[in-house]
Amino acid sequence: MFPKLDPVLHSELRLAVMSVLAGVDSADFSYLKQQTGATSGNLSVQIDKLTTAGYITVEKGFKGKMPCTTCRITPAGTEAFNRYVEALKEYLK
Amino acid sequence: MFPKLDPVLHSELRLAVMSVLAGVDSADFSYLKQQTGATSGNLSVQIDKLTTAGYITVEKGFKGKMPCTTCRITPAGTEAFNRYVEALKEYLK
DNA sequence: TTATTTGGTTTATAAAATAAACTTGTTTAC
DNA sequence: GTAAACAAGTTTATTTTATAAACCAAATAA
Repeated sequence: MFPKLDPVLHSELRLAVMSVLAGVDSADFSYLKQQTGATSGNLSVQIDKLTTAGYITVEKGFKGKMPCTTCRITPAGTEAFNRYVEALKEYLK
Repeated sequence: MFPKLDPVLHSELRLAVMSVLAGVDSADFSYLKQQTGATSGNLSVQIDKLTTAGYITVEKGFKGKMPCTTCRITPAGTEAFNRYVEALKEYLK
């Protein structure tokens, strides 16, 4: 039987965000936007969902005088991402 | 940059259906339902979408006296499935 | 100083997934 | 023979999602 896919991760943009965050220590909003090609609004919403799920943390600060939102993947996020990858493999083989 | 994921395939149930069909010559409705654990209604709708996309064909006949809907993956479906797998890899690595 | 840009958030709309209800015909139990 | 239960789906309605559009505040550039 096919395993259930985590609905928080089974989303193109959220998955892309997690993919970026899995490979770096942290990434700010602008960097994520550039890497994913998403619009600001969409990215903002999806970051909220990942935060609510406990998969990332968001830290709001300033870079110089400009606001800067920094995102990091959490251990729970890493684990969920790995589980998602394993689950997907069942569908792709 | 992350490649766009085919929205027809980026759906848990449709992907499961395609995954089953990729491994067999044909599968009827009941078999797909059993393999995927989906409800009839959901399966019916998703089969329609895969058909509309040209990824599968549907043949309606009878097994004995009972109606029987047989599904098969098309070459376009196989190709789309393979492309989807390749695209996903960019997200998972 | 008045545009323009940066860095976002909020709200509205469109599309999807899913579930619930229904249909058509078949078998089973009385 | 007929009423009840079942099989194989379809249709319709509801809930979620994803996405886009509109907006806002502060900073920088003209």
